Amino acid sequence: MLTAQRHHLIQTELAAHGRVISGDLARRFDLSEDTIRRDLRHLSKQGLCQRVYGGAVAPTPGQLHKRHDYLSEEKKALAARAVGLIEKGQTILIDAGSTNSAISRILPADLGLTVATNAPDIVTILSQRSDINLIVLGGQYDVHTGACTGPATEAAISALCVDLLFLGSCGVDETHGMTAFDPAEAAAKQAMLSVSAHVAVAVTQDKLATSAPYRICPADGVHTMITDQPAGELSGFTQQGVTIR
Amino acid sequence: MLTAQRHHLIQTELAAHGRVISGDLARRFDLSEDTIRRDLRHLSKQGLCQRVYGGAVAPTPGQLHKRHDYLSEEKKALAARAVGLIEKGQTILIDAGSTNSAISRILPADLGLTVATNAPDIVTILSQRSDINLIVLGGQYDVHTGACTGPATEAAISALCVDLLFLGSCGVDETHGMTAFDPAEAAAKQAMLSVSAHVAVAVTQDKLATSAPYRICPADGVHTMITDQPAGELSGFTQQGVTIR
DNA sequence: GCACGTTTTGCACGTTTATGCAAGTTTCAG
DNA sequence: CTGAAACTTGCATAAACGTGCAAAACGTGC
Repeated sequence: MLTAQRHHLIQTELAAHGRVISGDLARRFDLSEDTIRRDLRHLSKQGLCQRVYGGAVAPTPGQLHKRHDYLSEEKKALAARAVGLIEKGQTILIDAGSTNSAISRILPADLGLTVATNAPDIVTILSQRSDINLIVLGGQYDVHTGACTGPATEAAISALCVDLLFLGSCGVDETHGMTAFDPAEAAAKQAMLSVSAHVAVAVTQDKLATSAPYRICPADGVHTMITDQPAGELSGFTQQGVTIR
Repeated sequence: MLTAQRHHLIQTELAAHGRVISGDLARRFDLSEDTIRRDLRHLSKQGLCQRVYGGAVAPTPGQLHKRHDYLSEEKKALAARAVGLIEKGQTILIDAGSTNSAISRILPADLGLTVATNAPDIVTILSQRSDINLIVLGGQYDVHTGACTGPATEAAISALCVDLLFLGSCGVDETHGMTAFDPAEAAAKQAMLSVSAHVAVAVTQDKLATSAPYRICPADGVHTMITDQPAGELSGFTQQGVTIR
């Protein structure tokens, strides 16, 4: 069992149940609790979980907002570069995720944009904007991802015709492509891909070279990747036709 | 059961009921009351509740839900009476409107409720509640009504089977029935009516005996009306089969 | 092969936290 | 005023925690 693999499994468990317990994980992986605690410490340092006595809990979307305000200069920088892709009069689809929330906060004004999203927190952000035509994608709300998923969401997505998609990422890997922690989430993202002319994904480097259980699309399904990783280590993506920005 | 998780559940209970009882919580979590009291002490130290003899109550209005303050006392009173209609395990549809926002804030906890709404602000309120199965009804967001409307919304509504509908009101009149200011809004409300077994509407008296351009349904389309108007002046409604509460 | 540095893991130690119980105090209702 | 229930405080115990250290595994360069 590789350490990185274990980290992903813990993240999956967090996404599914909202909490993990150190003792349970130690038994499951047949390791000492000390090692599990080290894992949780590592994940919490990246904001991927919140340590509590006895284990850890998943950060709520509300706490992710706080991360935007206080911690993630990188995400703001990513968002600033990402909005450069937007052109006048486009229809844009924004997936859930803290980086995409950051993008939605700084959408340029008066471009006659139509924006669709399945993330209620992005709806809240954009509902203040009278210059944006806002389409809400409904469905079953999932408290862990902060997104709407399910058949209703997929049906609503398939009714759209989108110029530019900002995909939310869970894992990005050269060989596995884009992956998600949840099957319903993966299905919704696939529906988004199928109606979008251009696919962009903004990822912080901690999500690069990681993968989750459920496959969304191969790496060449993404047209543009915005990241803070030095370009030299991304040759595997560029060879597959992905533009790095 | 992690301690932090328990704290979160107590907060949820407080947000829903406005109060918790030490003995009940001790039984529910199978812990001593001492531990519960320590939890409440911890929460109150952070201003998340106010301890009282026997348990705790939600913090004095001013810290937790600022918008709740802007709501008039009448609307809060209406909401308190409206939630009395709710029964365990029901599927509830909540229309947009400030009175309905007030209702959503005080939905009782742990009744296994499924709640659907087309109002993003109500989604935001309920997205904190892990005890509620939340369905988001998407569509075209309208900044004036704060609701989603349009064909997509109506399609999503028609896929539901609802026990109890809290209809948002624009105008209520004995002869004209329920009316709306916007044709798309009226169509969405009609879709809601057609899938709901029981229709309730909470109205402040300033909306009584007024009407708007677009017709939703006649007065007898409403089963229960919650209002602060003296019952004597509502005989026109009761004669049409409307229960006044 | 061998020396070196890094990473991972488990263990021992002392510290902190959560919990229940006992004893004394306060609060509430009648 | 009085009894019961709720509360506070202090204490004991077990579990969880952090830290430092050492052994093992791994890659790297010679």
